[in-house]
Amino acid sequence: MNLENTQVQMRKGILEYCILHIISRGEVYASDMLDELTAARMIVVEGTLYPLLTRLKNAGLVEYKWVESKSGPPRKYYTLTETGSHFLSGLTETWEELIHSTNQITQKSKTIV
Amino acid sequence: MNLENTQVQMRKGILEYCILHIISRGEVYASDMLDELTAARMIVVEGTLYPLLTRLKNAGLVEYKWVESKSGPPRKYYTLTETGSHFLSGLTETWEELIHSTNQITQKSKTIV
DNA sequence: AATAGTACTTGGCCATACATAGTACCTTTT
DNA sequence: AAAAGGTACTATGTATGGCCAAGTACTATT
Repeated sequence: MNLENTQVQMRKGILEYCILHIISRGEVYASDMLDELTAARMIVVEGTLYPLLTRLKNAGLVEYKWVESKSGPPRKYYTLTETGSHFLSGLTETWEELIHSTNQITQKSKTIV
Repeated sequence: MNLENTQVQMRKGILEYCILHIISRGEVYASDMLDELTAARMIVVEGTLYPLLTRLKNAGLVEYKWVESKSGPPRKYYTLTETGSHFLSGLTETWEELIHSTNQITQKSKTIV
């Protein structure tokens, strides 16, 4: 049980939330997402992102279309489906509740200690 | 892939952070923790909490002493170790960074949409 | 002695993040 | 045209943690 490991655990689920958010803003492909996540200092690697996108696709939350590229193989450009949009709303609520609950616990600490 | 499942995933790691916080405020046993988590609307069940406490103990982050009860079997009262205290500091930093990263991504959405 | 309640334990299941290796396609170089 | 390098996506196996469910052990009540 080390810090690094716990950091990974903390990211679980949240990553899915962030990806859906990024896709909700318009058509993007995997490298775009990686760039944006990296810019926000959320470290993610290919081996995590691609399987996640496949899961989202299979669950009907996102869909993609192939678009040819000028500098390499074609790319999958993702968009949110209707279902995905609703799912994202639910996730947003969950996330905010989780933040609130955590704050309630951790800030209670500060007032007493 | 349903909401409930993702909620579970989001809780991962965060729960550990909350538990350490609660223990950092003074001696408590499992039921105390459950009460406090429930009060903060963070739903946790025994089968999650007890194994987590065992992991924390094995990792040397917490320690406990047996205290007899007037209404049932003896209880394990937990306290944070020196190591646990440092670990909690690290986790706090990680948590705040994670919040910050997530905000950066989700709030960017709001300004554009 | 039997019952009910409290506290803790254990084994198995599932989903996700990650590491790693691999496939496929395109462009550039020679 | 063949080779080399880069980009984009795929597939497999591992580890971890939350949860369910059943079980153990102790105490107090009836």
